[in-house]
Amino acid sequence: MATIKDVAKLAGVAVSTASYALNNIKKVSPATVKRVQDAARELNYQKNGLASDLKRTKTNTIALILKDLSGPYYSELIKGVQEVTMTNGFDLIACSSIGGEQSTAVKFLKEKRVDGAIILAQNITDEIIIESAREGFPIVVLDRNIDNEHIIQVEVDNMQGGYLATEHLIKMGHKEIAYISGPYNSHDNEMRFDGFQHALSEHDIRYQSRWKFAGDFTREGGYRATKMLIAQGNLPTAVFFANDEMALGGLQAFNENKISVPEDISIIGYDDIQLSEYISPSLTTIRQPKYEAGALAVHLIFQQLLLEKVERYYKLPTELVERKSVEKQY
Amino acid sequence: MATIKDVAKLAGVAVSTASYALNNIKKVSPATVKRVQDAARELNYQKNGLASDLKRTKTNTIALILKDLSGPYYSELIKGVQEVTMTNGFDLIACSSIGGEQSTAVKFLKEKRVDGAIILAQNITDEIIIESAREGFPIVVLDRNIDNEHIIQVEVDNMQGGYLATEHLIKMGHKEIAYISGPYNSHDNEMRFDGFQHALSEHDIRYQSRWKFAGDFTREGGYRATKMLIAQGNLPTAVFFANDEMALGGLQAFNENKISVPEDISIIGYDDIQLSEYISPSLTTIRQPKYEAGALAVHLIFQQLLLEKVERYYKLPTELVERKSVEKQY
DNA sequence: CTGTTAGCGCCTTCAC
DNA sequence: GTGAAGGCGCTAACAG
Repeated sequence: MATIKDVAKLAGVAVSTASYALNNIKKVSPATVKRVQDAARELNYQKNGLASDLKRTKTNTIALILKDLSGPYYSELIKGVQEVTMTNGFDLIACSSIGGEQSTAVKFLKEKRVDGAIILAQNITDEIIIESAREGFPIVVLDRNIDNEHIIQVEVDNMQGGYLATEHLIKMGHKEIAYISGPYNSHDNEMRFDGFQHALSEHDIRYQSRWKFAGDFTREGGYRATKMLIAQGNLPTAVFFANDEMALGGLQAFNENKISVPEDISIIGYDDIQLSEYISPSLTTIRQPKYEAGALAVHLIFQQLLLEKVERYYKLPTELVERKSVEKQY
Repeated sequence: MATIKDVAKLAGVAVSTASYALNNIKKVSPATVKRVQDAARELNYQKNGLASDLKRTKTNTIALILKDLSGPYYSELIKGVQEVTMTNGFDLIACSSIGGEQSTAVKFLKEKRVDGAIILAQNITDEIIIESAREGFPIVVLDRNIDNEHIIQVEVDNMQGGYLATEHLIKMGHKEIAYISGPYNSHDNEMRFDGFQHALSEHDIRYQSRWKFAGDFTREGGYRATKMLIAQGNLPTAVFFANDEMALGGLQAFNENKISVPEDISIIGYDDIQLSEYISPSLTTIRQPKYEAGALAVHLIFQQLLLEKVERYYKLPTELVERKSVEKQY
């Protein structure tokens, strides 16, 4: 492969001149520029990005770290990240944190292979993140709590979301509301549940622990939890599923037991996944500002790269999406 | 940030010794290794990956190029790529080709930032791919035709898949079969349709062009095409949807018109998307070996990296997945 | 076993 | 404008 040296030689100029010409630095005569460009084209020259980055100690790329590249990621969030990154003329690469210490993600974090990183992966330890955070290497973590001077947190206000969902049910006349939870180690789930309880108590409705069922954020889990709820005999008038996937499973369980939604029971989900709109009845749910979160995250990375001072903590509000799965209760 | 020089100095050894120690090259005494490691830890040393890669002219990472990181990608395929890459101790990064010549994907392809690439993106031109392909830089393209000495093609045998689907319908007694197509510029669609026609003619069934309807691989498109099919009056006994998404739309259209699947009409899809199993009736469809395609692609990259000779073209067979949406016709 | 030395390919002063 | 020289941080001969 041709290097810049070859180009310079062929063009009959010094390496530096070739470099200037190739990087359009207005220091070399148009005629020379052309000679250099022609030589480059002729040799099929491509600069070595690594060498260039090494010299400049700047990569112009930021990393988006996900647990699993093949996972059902929040595509809206990724879109936000992607668009803002591109708008700023930076490159974006996604890498996975599967494999822990050995993972690509950790490698990129530690070895200065990127100029900044956005982390949306629960399987990467706080320790590694903190270790990688250093002056001049901005890191934004999404939906996660790490208290460190160099790390910025962006999260969706899940407590407010849980509150919003529950309040909606209450306003629609429901007083007997079950909660199908996510896994117990999920911070998100906990916050949503807090919001749920909060809304109940503010409206003087006593929380009944027998109406909390353990799910795991999967369709299957929602199905099982709902089956248990049904088996238990005493049905509430509404169910708050901690995410849409589980609501889908729940819907199936209700269908199988000839319990109509929303006539017999109202249900509300959380996430506003794409499918929510298409199922029957369409699912009332809570929309998380995922696009905005992603866009904000990158924006913050750039601000820091420009050495601007930024807040270290951001909380984004959710929004109720009313569809057909909740009905007024008299 | 501390460099290897600092570590060497603190440990009281030469830079090279420090390098050997840090890379466990059995050339330096255990005692020295320990001294070096301690020094590294104390200084919080992290090697500069770029410098190391530059020197070795090897990055140990391969790129997976997708059109859009936020897109609904074939997660099985990505999983195949991911797992095999990891097993071989390489890193994997995903990058997008949005932005054409300016995209991250093109940059990584051209600037030797990775050791090999797998391309699953239709919006990147053949020209760019061919230009980037060079001795020692393996590229595998998925579901795409490029004839070039340095480029390897892996594709699913869509013709065989179309044949398989159609043959199944025929074996179940269907003779009047409609085809809801993908977009006309889709190579995949064309192949599936060829397989469809091929199966018909092999069983002496005349292809009727009035039973071909234009869809576009989306749910909405499948819905519209099916509505047209219904409106046309004369219903076939079975419909072959060129993909599952369209079949979903079609199912909805049939439901709305009180046409029961599979009692009144049988339908078969293509892709075996996750949802196919969950809808009612569950969808009989054609499974594409996506995981295998991804795994094979990486495998081929490694083979080439080891300078082994490999075939330049691979075609993977599909498989029929029988569920409930096709019924025997007497 | 350890240290010296010479680059990897590029960019950037700094003289001319 | 142009060119020579130095170095980014690291690795890999090659001597000792």
